[in-house]
Amino acid sequence: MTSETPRRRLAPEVRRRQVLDAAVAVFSEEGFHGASMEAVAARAGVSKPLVYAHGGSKEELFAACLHREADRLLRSVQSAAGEPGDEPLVRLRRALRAFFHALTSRRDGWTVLWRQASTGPFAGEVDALRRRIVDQAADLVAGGLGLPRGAVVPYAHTLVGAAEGLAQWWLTSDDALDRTDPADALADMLVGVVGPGLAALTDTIAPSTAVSDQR
Amino acid sequence: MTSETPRRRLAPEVRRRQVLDAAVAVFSEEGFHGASMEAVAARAGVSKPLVYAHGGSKEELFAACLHREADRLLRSVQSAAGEPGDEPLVRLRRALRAFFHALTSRRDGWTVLWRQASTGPFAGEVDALRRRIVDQAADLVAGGLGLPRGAVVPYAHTLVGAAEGLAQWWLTSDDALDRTDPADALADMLVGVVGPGLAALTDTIAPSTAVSDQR
DNA sequence: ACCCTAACTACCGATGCGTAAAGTAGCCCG
DNA sequence: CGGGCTACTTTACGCATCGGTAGTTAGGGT
Repeated sequence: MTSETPRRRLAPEVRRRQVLDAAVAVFSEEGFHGASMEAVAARAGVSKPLVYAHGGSKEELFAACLHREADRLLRSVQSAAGEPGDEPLVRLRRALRAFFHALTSRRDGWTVLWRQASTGPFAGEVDALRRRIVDQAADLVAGGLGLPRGAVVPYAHTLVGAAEGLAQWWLTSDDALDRTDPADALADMLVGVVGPGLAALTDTIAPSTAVSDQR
Repeated sequence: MTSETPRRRLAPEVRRRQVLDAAVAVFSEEGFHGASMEAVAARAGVSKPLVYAHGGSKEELFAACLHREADRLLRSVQSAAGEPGDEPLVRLRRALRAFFHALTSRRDGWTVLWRQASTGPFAGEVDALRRRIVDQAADLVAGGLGLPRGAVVPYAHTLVGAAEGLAQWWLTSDDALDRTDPADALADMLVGVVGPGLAALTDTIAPSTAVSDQR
């Protein structure tokens, strides 16, 4: 606490980034209600009014954190999935790998998104984000198996939930994976568990539904 | 609002139950911070001091809700799983069926448990509950496949996450299942997805681990 | 040296937990 | 049927926390 930073003037853009980073950190630790604007200010090494100047109200600030992290996550997963022409299970594995990689490299962003935001005034926004991810998964599965999109939606939810569960284990347990790339290992585990079941899905539900029924 | 309940005297035990029911309802709708003690009192048709008399402080009240719902859920899943001697996949399917049934029949209890409590001062307690459920799943999987318990823990997390994801879809989407028993259908779907993968697990990780290494 | 504006200190008002005090009425018992 | 024990209500308030802002200070480019 000897660092009596003597009040530096910074460009608005830089300050805004600082404040947002601090907000993500604090929100991820304390939650939306638990975090105080003063805590955010302290974490950013800055005074409270400055947080208001750059982040707006508390809700606006939280929403900004949410959107930034959500965009990051979605973009990386989406770009990793690659072109629709590729092998389905390969695409799925790549997407999962990107997902786990994003989580591990940005832990607190993940926490803000899925744990803290699920309650309160942002449940709707988080559900929307989750829906976008589930939609990606549904596209992947439907495209890979040649099944109607509507029929695979519950399975997409299952898949995303499974990824969340595995991620939770990975982020909270202190067990180590004996692989050089943890995200790789996690993606392999998940594909190993759900891969066969998904592949067998064609026989399970295809007979009862028209394949051409694209929603 | 014409129901001017004319002030009934009740046994403490009954009142306590009333207050707890109201608390679960309000907490599930508004979250821990969003709910006010006065709202709980109003929902129970009772005055605020009485809520304090029977429920203690807000945190104690919430914790009581948490524990009651958690115990209910765990007990029903545990008893449904049945004896270790039975067929592994059958046990798993029974447990999942009980899980989904508990969710559907006690929606707000579920909401309190998993959505509202995951943040704030109760994250630890919810993690403990989740761990107990994961432990049950791990026992089921390890026992069924004859694998060391330590090796299946991540897969148990995956399984529980998958169940959560499917449950979320079932509780939020308005799609209907064309089965007489939704819990049955959900359990079937989940077993269909993860069953083959779990069964194949023996070949995947058994060679690299001693089977007798029970933790 | 000047002035714009980033940044700070200090404060207000609202909200909500928790409780105290005083009165009212249900229900058991004689 | 009547009296009293006590569960319950009403009302009011203390107190802490925290979101948000008004007025002041000082950094640094020109």
